[in-house]
Amino acid sequence: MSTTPLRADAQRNLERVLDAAAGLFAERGCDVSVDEIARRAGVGHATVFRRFPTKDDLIAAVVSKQIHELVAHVEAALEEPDAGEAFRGFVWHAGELHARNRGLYEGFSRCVDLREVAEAKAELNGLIEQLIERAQATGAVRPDIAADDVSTLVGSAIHGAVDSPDRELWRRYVEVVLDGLRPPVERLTA
Amino acid sequence: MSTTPLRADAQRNLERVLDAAAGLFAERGCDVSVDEIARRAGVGHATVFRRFPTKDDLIAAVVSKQIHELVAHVEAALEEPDAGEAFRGFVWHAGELHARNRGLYEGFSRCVDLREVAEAKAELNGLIEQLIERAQATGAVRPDIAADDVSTLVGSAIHGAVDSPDRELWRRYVEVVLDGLRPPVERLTA
DNA sequence: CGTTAAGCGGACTCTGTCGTCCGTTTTTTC
DNA sequence: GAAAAAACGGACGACAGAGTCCGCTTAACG
Repeated sequence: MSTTPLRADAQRNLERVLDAAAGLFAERGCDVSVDEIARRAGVGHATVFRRFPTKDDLIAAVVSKQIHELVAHVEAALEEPDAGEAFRGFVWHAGELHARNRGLYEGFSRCVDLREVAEAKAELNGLIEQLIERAQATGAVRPDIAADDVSTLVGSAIHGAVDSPDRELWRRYVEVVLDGLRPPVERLTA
Repeated sequence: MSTTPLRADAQRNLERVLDAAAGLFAERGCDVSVDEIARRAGVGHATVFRRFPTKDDLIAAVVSKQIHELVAHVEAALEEPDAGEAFRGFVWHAGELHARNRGLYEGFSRCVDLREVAEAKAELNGLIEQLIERAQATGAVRPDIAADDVSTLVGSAIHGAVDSPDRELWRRYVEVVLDGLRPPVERLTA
């Protein structure tokens, strides 16, 4: 676990690789080749493999970092007094993230069982669970769903919109999902 | 367009290939190799390529066939008197299809612009559009969505559930989407 | 500075998959 | 049942991407 600190150039290259990978994954998904990532980072691809023994390890590093940024956001949402608004605000934020980053959904589902991602996921899920339970307690969210369901539904709905020429389509989809997540109501029209 | 009829053995092999492909795509998605399809069909893989110059052509054939089966179902739904029920019944049917066939969503989005699939899609969409407009007229479905949106939302929601150990998870997701597709209502709780 | 160890990257291997070629087999037809 | 045409499938080619090796370079430290 305790690694000797990296040499200065190695540290710099590591950051470049991480940046290049994050950028390319966001733009084009996880199927970009390691060669291309290395090229954008300005290093040889062997340098990438020196830090990340496997391409999946690189994906996991990028994804788990992004999940951790989300964690901070849920923590903030948990402070908001209105539980329903907090929940929906978070969903919109997560949606925005997915919409600007097609690699997130892809990379996440590809690497869920790598330790790094699994841990980040567990941490995030615990917090989302709180957010949801709070919203469910006030009747703002239907009682039969859990954190996983929300992540998956939002992620995949947006993933479906990602190839559309309409850059804002995903927002309509998030609206639909969000409405669907409210408790079902009695209606006059069947 | 007018091809001379196939020799008896060729016709038989063609059907075997189509069956094997449909089966494997349904079970494991479109990434199964042509070799494996050929093996299951009991032919050499050159035989596959003789009928389908490209793997995508094979996928398109399988997918467009399945879309055509759906078309029949929408036509039936258009007969049903209750527009809302007809719409929801169709969505459940399509959901069932996607849930039992992971290749459908994948193959469809992969080959949308191959003539065969594009045509089938256009035909299906026209009918779904009618189904939706009818349902929208009675207030059973929100007015701001179209046929494409429904297909995509249902397809991707289920796609998100497909890797879960819970075989029935997709039903909960379809419920959520279906609820979200109803017209938004005024609520007491924000 | 000079030594040393960490780091570098081009060239290489390996694997898997799509797609083609061509000598052989099977169907059809007369 | 023999000749012609159609179909077959194993062997082959091509390519792309992941991951390794090793001789050269460069940062770190006394």
